[in-house]
Amino acid sequence: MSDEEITTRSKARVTLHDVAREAGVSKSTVSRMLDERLPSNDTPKAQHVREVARRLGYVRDLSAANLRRGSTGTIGVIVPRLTDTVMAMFYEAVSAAAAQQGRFAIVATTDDNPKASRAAADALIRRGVDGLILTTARENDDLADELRARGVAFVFALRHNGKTAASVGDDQLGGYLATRHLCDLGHKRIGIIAGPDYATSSLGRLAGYRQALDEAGIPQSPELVVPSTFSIESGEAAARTLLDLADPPTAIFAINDNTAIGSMSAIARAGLSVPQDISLVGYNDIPIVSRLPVPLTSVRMPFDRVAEVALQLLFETSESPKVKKITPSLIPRSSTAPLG
Amino acid sequence: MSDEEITTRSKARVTLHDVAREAGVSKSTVSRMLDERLPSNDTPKAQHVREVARRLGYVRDLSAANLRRGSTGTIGVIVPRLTDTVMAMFYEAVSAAAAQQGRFAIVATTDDNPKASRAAADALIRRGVDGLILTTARENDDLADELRARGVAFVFALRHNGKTAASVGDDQLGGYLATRHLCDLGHKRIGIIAGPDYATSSLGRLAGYRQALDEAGIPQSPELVVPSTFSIESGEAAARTLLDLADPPTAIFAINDNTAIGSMSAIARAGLSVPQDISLVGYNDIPIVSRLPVPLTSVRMPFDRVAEVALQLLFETSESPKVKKITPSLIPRSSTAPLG
DNA sequence: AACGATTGCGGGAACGTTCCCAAAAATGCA
DNA sequence: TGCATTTTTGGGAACGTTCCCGCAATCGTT
Repeated sequence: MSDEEITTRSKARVTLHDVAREAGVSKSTVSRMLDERLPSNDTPKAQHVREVARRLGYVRDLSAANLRRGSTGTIGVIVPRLTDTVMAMFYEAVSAAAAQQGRFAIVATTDDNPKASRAAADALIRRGVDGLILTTARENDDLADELRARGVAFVFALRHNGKTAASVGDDQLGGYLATRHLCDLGHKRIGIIAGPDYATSSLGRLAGYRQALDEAGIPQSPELVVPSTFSIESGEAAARTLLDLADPPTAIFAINDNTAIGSMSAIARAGLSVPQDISLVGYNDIPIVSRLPVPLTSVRMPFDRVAEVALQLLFETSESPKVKKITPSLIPRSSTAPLG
Repeated sequence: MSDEEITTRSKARVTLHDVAREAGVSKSTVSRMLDERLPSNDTPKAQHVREVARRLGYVRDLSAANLRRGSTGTIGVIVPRLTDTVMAMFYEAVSAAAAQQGRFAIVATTDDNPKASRAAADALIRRGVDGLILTTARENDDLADELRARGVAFVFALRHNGKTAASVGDDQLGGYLATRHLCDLGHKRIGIIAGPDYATSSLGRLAGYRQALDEAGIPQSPELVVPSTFSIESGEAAARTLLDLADPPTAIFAINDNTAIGSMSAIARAGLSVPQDISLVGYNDIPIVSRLPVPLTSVRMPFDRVAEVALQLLFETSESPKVKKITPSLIPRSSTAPLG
């Protein structure tokens, strides 16, 4: 009776030792049979041990295993915020890619604050991550140097700083595709809502925009390039600036979907409509934009690939720091129409 | 020279032992001086030890500490998906609340699949979480029982199953506030886009809707209640159903912001406009809805509070499982107008 | 059948921390 | 000052795992 009590109620861990005793082998053997890193072993004995472990409800104590192995199988991801759907998509992609490798991804946010970036990195390092994926690269930030000095493995993603390994989208190509699409529709005055200049993603897309205009023989007008902070509000403000020009654009390329959504507000408030009066292209193709009253033409980033490549770069031995660019594609929808 | 090499380059961990040797005390003492759980100790010796630890760049090995302490200071959160901004907001809130307590939150997603729920719980338990926060409660799901049987601490949040401790919004009140607002504006035919019936949040909001109608003396019409799956698409379909009625509603209460956004599409496609033809209320007040061309009236959930309470419930010793309800508030914007 | 090579297994020492316990030092009180 | 009491300290045993190493058993070859 009290034995039963103990057996059922006691939350005492089932350890390797218990399994070993029950299976009539040594704990070393059990450890080996249960080691997922070793080539799979299907001898009768191994099956028996696994069966006993299952029956007893054994789960490896990760703290103990990590302590001994010297690695945690955890990778840390740092993003500005998860309420930015782009970042949520990216983190989910990293999480899935990590799971594929038997690793686990954990995340910390910085709210775009470089100081919080350090705090986030610290928190993740204290958790013993095997590597860090950073989406918060800034032009003049020495976080990368600090991490290198501390001997922490890391890689940039989505944005980069030009110096260290990174997995990014091909922003120039994306910017080119978006702008080229507008050119092909006959637009000649094409505005761009650029991003903050600390983000390489923004600069790349701007370069793609310029490239497409050059190729189409359209002269560049500085007043058609308006900066933003990636946010909906700043997109709305930027669009308003464009619409208020003496010679306003007939098409706008917004640096991301948020600023495109902001632009939609500004356009609606100006009494204009998309795409009749203004064609609009976004970037990232977050789920919501295909469901808006006017579905948005957007450039899709394959975040799965970006995540995979980031992970690959992170654990690759090669010393040469590379920037790998993933190819985006344009998804045309109803927000763009021929100039009429 | 080679010494210097070793000092600078060697990635060898700085351990308690190193700090102890350098500070001229025993490792036990260092351990104690650095134990954040003990009442803070500001004796000169303690300060000296901490200074030495800082100088040497000591960081506690969490695996070792957790192994010995028998707890990881980690809490697991299970959400359907992070690309749902509501869930992202909630997770960020949990993460912040946990940080306040010196804990760390990790997350796993289920894509609303009960089987994936188990997998997610398993993954988090294997990571050694001290407790679990579940946002995926379903009416007839025995995950809760399994967890209890395994002796895992857990609590529901945002949704509940009526049986176990939960931190939720007061959905009935929220539904009441939304509907009451529409009644106050003179609307008599008020449609509701309900949620899936496995989600208590949806049922509560529906009850609030009914309560408000009763109070206003408006008879209930079954055809004005249309279900959805919380998604934008399903919201759009549900709104279309409502608009196609012989006697369509003049106002719609959408169970969440996503379905409200879907409704906006449907309304626009029907050649109608918000709020002139149809008033629309959403739920959760995700950031985007205040920035739409027509800013959406929505019910705001204080996720910070929900997260705090969930954490509190999780580690509270009291045996009586409670459901704590957090009070929401209505944020009126431009998507609702007097019937005219 | 004998021998070296390979494979499988168990004992036991790590991994870096916390925490128990006994001993030492500091404090209070007469 | 001397003794009892409290506080602080250091030694060492855990925590549960992995992995090195030596030994036995099996295999393949001549």
